[in-house]
Amino acid sequence: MARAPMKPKDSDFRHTLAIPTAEGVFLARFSHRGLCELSFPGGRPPRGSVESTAAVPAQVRRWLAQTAAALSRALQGRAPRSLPPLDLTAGTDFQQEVWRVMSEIQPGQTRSYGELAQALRRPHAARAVGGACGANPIPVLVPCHRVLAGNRRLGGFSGGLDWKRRLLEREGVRWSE
DNA sequence: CCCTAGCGGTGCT
DNA sequence: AGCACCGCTAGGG
Repeated sequence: MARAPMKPKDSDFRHTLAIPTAEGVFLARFSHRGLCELSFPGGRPPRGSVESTAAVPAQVRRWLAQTAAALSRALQGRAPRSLPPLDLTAGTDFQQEVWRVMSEIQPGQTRSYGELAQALRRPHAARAVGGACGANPIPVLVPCHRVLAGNRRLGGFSGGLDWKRRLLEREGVRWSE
């Protein structure tokens, strides 16, 4: 499936900012549409150098504050009160569909890769769903950690399985080792 | 537990 | 167009 082609506009921009949390420093990247990437502390950082909040448009500062608040809640295993606008347009059509249905999984709930595939009317695409989960640019807030293997085992996690365990534990989710 | 076959999207040639 | 990856699954030792 082809990448969604997008012609750059004059209003396009990208800003990368740091979000200190109790778990370490996350990096958030914003486009003119909203939050487009989030990286774990010590994880692979988004492209672009980290800027200071002062150097950034007011709109982006507001999104940053929303992101920080949402992240703080999510790291406690609670649902964010609100989210910044999410810019998921970098994904393929299929990936965006996966991320959308994944976003509906509430804290404490899980789905299997196969169940998501069924929800997308592609009952045999479980493996492809796994691929889309791995490509999720906004982990934690787009809760790919709530997707487990069909046998109730953890499955994978691109940010490292330790994070997946931590996030699930905070939400009271149990899995089989 | 292991192994196998079948599966679908993606990215690279 | 072809091909080799994969955060998968169901079925069978």
